[in-house]
Amino acid sequence: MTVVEAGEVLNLKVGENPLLEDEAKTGYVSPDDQDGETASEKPSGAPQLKKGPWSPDEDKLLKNYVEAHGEGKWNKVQRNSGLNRCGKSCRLRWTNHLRPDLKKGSFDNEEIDKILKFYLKWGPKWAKIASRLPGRTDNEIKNFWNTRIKKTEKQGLPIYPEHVLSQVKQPQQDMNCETPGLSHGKKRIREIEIHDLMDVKILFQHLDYHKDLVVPTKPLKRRASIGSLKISGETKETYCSTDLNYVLARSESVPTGSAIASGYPVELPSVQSSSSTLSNDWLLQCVSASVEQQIHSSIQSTETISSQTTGLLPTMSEISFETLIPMVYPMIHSFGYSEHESSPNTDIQAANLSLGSDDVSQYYQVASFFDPGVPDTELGASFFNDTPPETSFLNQQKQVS
DNA sequence: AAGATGGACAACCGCAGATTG
DNA sequence: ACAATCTGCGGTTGTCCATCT
Repeated sequence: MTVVEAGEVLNLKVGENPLLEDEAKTGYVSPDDQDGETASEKPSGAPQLKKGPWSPDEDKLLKNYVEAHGEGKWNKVQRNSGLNRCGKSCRLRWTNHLRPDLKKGSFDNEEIDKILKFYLKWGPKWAKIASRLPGRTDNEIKNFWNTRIKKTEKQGLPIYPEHVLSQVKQPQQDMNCETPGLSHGKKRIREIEIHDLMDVKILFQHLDYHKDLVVPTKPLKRRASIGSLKISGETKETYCSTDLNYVLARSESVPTGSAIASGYPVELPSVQSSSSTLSNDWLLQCVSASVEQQIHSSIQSTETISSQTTGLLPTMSEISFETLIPMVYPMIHSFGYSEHESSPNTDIQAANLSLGSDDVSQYYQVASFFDPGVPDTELGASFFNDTPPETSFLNQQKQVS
């Protein structure tokens, strides 16, 4: 990829730095300029990084840089763009102000209700709450909340209106909900909340082995982020399969997000990004088909693989999440780059699968084998609180189908 | 009119998890 | 395996501006 410096975009000459001029104008000097930065951000002898309000010129530089290079690698922004800001500051500015999908203006009633509802359930998980309010930032919501608290306290009003309280029930004990008791500090895990998926219908495939269903499987290290993808002009929610730590499988040795191919457990690649981060590295490692093509091919590939390699016809059915908790594995979205470590053999893939379709080959060239010897992670154990899930409905579901 | 107060918003900081070399 | 670095989160503080006294 060609690196284009933002300075070039603005056609600046060496030595001309509008930011320094701007700094002189604002006169802003942070009280802790002397010791506020890490060594990596402020090497000795390097010019001091600017703090305080951003100028339009700085915004322009940052915007140009992100448009050219994508989000992420924020520390490189400072090094390559001519911006005299630390990476953290750049990320914050982009996330909270420059992102194109930001929703400006005050919160409407629906948003306020959501904030109240989610705060009731999760507490001050601002990022998590923000992820449920498209176009809103955690900082925005946090500010709103703090202001509201002050205001209601002062006026002696209840924080939560009655209609919000009546809507919120006790958190369900589903396996994918983070509950306060399971929270371990500041783990940055974007988790799928099953209740948010209740209305989502997915095309679900399971491999019908005519055997007892066994859950759970070993949780993977990888976690999911929820996001949206444009499919045929329609925005749909998608998610990473590995966040759902259960999979319909015939053996405990088959990990989450896996299928059986050629008699071996195969970990399928899965989506790990949201629309806002489609430029992240992982996606760049994907095959170069469009997202839409990948999804359609992925649907085909799951059918092909299971029927050709197991000799059993897969069962495709449209089932709601409500029914599927927690055994779903949304293969419909399984594409991307498998990053699982401890893969003893990464060369098998498409060749052994003898797939005719180029599309399928594309996807499974990046699939890797799962090593069943990988021990359960601490994360996985704490995630489930060592409590086995409710599985009786699995049999019910089986009878239905 | 001037100072005080408070709300809204922006930005920074420390910490910790994730990633990279 | 380990250290260094990057990234994201939540708490806190700073700034601006409108309103009040």
